[in-house]
Amino acid sequence: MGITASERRITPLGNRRRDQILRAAEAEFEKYGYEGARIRRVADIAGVPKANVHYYFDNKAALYDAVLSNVVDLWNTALAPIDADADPATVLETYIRMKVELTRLYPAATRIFAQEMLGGWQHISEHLEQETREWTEHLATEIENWIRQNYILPVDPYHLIFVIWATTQHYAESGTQVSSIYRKKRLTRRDHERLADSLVTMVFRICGLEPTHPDRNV
Amino acid sequence: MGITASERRITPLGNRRRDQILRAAEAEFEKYGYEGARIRRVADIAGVPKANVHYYFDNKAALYDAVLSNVVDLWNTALAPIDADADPATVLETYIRMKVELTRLYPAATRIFAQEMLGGWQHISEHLEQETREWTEHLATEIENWIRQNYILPVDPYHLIFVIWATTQHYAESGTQVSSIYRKKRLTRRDHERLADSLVTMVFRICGLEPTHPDRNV
DNA sequence: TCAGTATCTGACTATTTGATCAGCTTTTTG
DNA sequence: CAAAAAGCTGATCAAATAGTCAGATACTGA
Repeated sequence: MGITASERRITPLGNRRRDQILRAAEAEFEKYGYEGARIRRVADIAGVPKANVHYYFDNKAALYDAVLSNVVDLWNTALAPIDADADPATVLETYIRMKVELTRLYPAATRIFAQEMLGGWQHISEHLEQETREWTEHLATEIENWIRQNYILPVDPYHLIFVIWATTQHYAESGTQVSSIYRKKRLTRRDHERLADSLVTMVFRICGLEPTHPDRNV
Repeated sequence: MGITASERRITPLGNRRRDQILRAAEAEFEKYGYEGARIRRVADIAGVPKANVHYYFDNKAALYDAVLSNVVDLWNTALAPIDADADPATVLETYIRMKVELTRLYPAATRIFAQEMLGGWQHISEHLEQETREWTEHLATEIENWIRQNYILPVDPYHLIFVIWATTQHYAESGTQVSSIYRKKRLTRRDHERLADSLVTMVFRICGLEPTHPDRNV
């Protein structure tokens, strides 16, 4: 022996198969969660023998880590570059629309992330949880400053963030539930636009901000 | 054979043990979800042999059904009796405070319910899902009437309900996450009061309603 | 071309899990 | 108080699962 499976990502040829398995694993973990996920099914979805999965990933935990790492990267690149010096309305609207867009483009990733959060970060590594917390604290500080400067009405920053987070998350998580209420098979791009509009309007009202587009409906 | 385990609930003596096992199962399902739950652990927590669990519940699914049924009963009795003819402010405030109180008193039940919703109602029986949907539709209709009568600002009823639901749920679900942000071990009764206050204020602002207690802060 | 290396796989193992069942003990009943 | 019913349990089973491994196959560079 000597080389571990987790190091095999660096080889050029192995990357295709590795990604193939990783995508299959993402679908599997989304559908069944960590405990419910089956290596066998991951292999079947990817169209490879089961042993091939273990060739690239030492064990189930390593496979899950790899998937989660992808998700967190996605989050970081999408939500990080919001300009801190912009006005509250712009920052909040950008944040909300970005978040909704992420749930639309990567529902699987979002749901895995949500499942992990729901489970109390039982399987995530320490530094990934740390990263998540840092985003939240950063935005909360920003909101507190706005309140101090009377830019927005007083509101508990964490509760406001939770409104945004929980509501968008709720959509991503409970696709079935939502569509069963709306009597639809799938949420369309339009549904997500409406969700984003609606959320922006609600958050603006909470903060006492004027709508940037006065003609927008809820 | 002849008698199935699910019918054994009617006997007087068996009820104590059955409840004992049921409570253990609730804790187990809360912690690990359906797939991750282990009959063995349920038996251990309840302090009974594993075979005793199967004496009262035919299989894992039946045990889960029994737990979920309890939860839904809880929801029904707590949220159903809200007076339909009251004014918007009263109805909304009562609904929110009731919901928050439920997550405080029965965090395990709430989390199981949330997990099931998150999983797209994969294990819940048809009629329980139906019941859940009916609550939502009822409240949504009410909200639409208020908007038509200009009692509240226009807002998508389902999005408003989701704000309430998702935010309270979010607290119940991610106890670990919340406390890691607040740097606390557990959420106190006071935290939940603050959450309820905050939510009521936010929802009122969204709806353009005046606070019932003007001195309340967020 | 060919040796060396990376990639891949079928067959196998050890362990765990949900579930069964025969028989024991306790409670109820006529 | 005895027979019947309900309650209980240790032993055991069949199925499933994560993970291993020896060896086959494909690729690469000298």
